Amino acid sequence: MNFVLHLLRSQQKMKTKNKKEESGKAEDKIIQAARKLFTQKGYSAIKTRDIAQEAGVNLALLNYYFRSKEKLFEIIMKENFEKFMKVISEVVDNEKTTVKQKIEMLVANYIDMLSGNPDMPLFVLSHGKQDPQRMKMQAKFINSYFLKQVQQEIKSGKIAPIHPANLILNIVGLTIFPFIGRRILQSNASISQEQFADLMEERKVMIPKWIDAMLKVK
Amino acid sequence: MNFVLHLLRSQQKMKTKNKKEESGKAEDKIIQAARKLFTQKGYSAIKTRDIAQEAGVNLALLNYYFRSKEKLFEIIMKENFEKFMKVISEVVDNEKTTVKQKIEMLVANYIDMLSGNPDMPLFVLSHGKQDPQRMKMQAKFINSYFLKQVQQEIKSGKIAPIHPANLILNIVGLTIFPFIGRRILQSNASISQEQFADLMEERKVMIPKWIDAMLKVK
DNA sequence: GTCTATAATTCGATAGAC
DNA sequence: GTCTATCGAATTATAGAC
Repeated sequence: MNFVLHLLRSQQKMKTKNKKEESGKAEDKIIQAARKLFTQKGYSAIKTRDIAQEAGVNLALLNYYFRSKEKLFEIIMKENFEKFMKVISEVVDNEKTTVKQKIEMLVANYIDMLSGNPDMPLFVLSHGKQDPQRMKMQAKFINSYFLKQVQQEIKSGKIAPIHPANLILNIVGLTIFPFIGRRILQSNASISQEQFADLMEERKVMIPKWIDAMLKVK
Repeated sequence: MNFVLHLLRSQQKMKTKNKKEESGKAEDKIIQAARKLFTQKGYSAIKTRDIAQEAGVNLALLNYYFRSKEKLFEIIMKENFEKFMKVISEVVDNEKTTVKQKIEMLVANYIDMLSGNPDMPLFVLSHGKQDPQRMKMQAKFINSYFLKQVQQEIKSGKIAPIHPANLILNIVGLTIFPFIGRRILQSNASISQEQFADLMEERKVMIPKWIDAMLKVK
């Protein structure tokens, strides 16, 4: 009798597996749902039921795969922080590119990445608490070859003296602030989805030029 | 018998009242606590019990004075939005100041205001939903005398052509982004509380100069 | 692995004493 | 006006069937 039951279950499992492969496995669907919702609205505003529904799976599966809401959130938070840092680390320690080129790459890479993840900046900056993640992000800039190059250009008089923190705030602020203020900018029909995308493409070209002009100001 | 009870109650009321006057009335203490906590961590992350405890009053008093958590939150949200808009509206439609002066005032007024309310930007930008408040904020800029002046200076060739949205994003982004990224900037001991304040004072002077240089860039 | 049902806890809100 | 006590709904998490 048990053999029959087991057989039935195995068949069902196969069918289920085949069906799931069309739309991804449950574990993936949960991660995807969690990524979307947590990034959009943060930890507290999202309920585990929201995630289960968005994923199209049963509530119990969240705990089966991830033990708790908090563990699941930590995965998403880590993902987002790392995606955020990757842009910096890929650019900032390259010894073959100039200051100007690095700024161009930082701006372009961030705008490209954020165009596909527009809610990430608000998420990352809102959930900056006691995380060890951020120390890495900061260190990435502070000890970078980029800042050494900048110091050198200041000494040689090529650019005006500027506090490194102010330079970083300017580059990062000009680049990612539009995504932070995106909803306010759009929600009045004055700026549509497409217009926003066009603006960002324009800024991709202009921000490096603007920064260049700013760096001449004493 | 009822008279005695009433007398006792009145005396207790007097005592309570006197004591409360030292640290403000209950209603005020609740508002202050709600302002602090909601602005710091947003609506969902804060529980009514947190507010009651921070205010040093009983949980039931929140509903006695404000009917619900949501009503209380709306008061705080309105406060913050209006404080945010006030800076703009005080500057942007003045017909006696130049573009340059308006930018100087916007930057200085925002930095001064935010130095006392550093969590406000993240709060305002996070809770931008379906609120009618934002339409006002947007309209403030879009139909402003400031933008008319800018258009004129573009026509006269005094400044290079620029999309109004980009100009606004630049001014506002450079000014308030440091407060949004403040925790990440500070939490690594690399930038202390005082250093941050110094940086902001420096930016108060530099941002208008930077914008000025940017506006020459074609 | 996935589901149903439910336990355990938290949270917003209220009733009623004083 | 303020407090204690508690209700009812919402929410996270788990037990157990399949």
